[in-house]
Amino acid sequence: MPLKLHDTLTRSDRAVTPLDGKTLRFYCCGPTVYGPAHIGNFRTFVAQDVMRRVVESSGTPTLHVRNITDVDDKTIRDSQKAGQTLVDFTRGWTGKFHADCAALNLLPPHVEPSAVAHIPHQVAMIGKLITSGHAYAAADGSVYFRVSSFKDYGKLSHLEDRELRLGASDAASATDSDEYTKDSLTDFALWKARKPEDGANHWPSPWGEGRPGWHLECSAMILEYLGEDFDLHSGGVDLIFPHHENEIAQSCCSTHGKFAHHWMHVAHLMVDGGKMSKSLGNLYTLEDLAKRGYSAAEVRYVLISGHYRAPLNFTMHSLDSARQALQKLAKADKALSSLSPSLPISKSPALFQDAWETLLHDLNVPGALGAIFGALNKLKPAALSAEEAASVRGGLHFMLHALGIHLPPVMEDTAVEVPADIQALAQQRWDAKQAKDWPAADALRKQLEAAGWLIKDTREGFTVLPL
RNA sequence: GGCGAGGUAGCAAAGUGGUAAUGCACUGGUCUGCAAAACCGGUAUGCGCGGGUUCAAUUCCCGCCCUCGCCUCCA
Repeated sequence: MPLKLHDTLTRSDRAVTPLDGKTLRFYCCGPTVYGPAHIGNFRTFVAQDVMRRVVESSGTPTLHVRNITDVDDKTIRDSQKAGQTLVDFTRGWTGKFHADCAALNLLPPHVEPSAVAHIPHQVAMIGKLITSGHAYAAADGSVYFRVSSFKDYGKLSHLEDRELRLGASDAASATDSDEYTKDSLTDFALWKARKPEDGANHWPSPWGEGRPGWHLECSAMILEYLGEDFDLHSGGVDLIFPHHENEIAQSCCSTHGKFAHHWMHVAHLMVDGGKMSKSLGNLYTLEDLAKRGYSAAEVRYVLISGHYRAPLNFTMHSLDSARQALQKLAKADKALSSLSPSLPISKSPALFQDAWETLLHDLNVPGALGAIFGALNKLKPAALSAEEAASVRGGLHFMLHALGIHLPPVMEDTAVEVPADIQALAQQRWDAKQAKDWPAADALRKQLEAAGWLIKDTREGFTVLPL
């Protein structure tokens, strides 16, 4: 059974099957590397990662392309502030991005093209668009796409001409001199003529020195790595308009293809019930959360715990909740592994068939997680044979792999260093217990708890754990 | 104003034309000297508000309220 996924263009759930019958080829709009990505950015990348994992788990290989946007207003501006060349500056942030992706257990894309490395491809596409009458060079050397030349413009975002113009007329009141060089307010830049503030960041073109517009890189790199037609295109909801609308216009007018055959858009992450913003100080990065003691695995769990098409509210409590949920899964896995130590590679969800089918229905991750816990709750590990335990565990790991969940060690198994004084108090309490001096034992237990340590008695003796 | 998404227990979040998964938190019990862990159980007479359709609606229809996003370069 193939994955059924909501398609933004048709507003319907459609089966995701490869055009070529073999490999699912898809493109994701990647990060602009001018600073660390925040967890809102990562919600989108994590959702795309789950999509890829589910497709691969269902037996279809993928070709995953995700770009790095390393030339735009912000990268140019901030590289200059940092006193670095654009390439050095973006290389640093790209490295940080990769490290964060690895921490979040994101599968690396098969191809990760950089915009700066594909400027000739973009120039070539502009040339085609000018030749076919879909684009024109303005007096200052900028090149614009003529929106009126593409009848399907607005189809993806479902925006009418009227709305497009209304929006554009508002923008025109801004003091951007570029606006006056365009034939129509709705036209957008393919090539931006060199400006003094660009510094050394300009490239040659038949229309003069300058740099490519933002939308064009994706179209050019998609053509290079996926061709005129490909299976699926994905990004955050905010990219529907204008970014994806413009990509469609550029690509469809410069090739004979239909561009993306399926559109997946991920809803935004909210924090404490509101939108994220720098001014509110709630724009968290993985590093911010690590400082508060939360792992990337816990962040990932929170990010997948809501359906990708619904806004998700992120709170610190949700991270605590994720920690406990992961522990619950880890403990269940541990119980199964004691019955069946070797982990068989499973290509089927076994006991978790319901969870798997839920996942195939528009990537319902929260529903699938619920089904996994439900199945585990019904399970009586003690009554299982080794074969049964192996099958259940294989199924569990099939699901965990599809969700990209990496189980943490069970907390009580984690070796912690116990300070000598704490250890001594614990020993005293043990001695009191052996002497059946309950008041003394209880007093010592309380003393240790006040110091942040918990005594856990076992058959053989006792262990001390941090609270 | 237009378009889109969403409003379900203390928090988070699924789902369905027939009477509310799941995780966290809380809580009762078993166990334990007491705890912890584990296991068994409880916690929304109700799914934004008001109408309507229906034998039956949280689920369909209409109206309204609220939140979030987009309306030219924000995942």
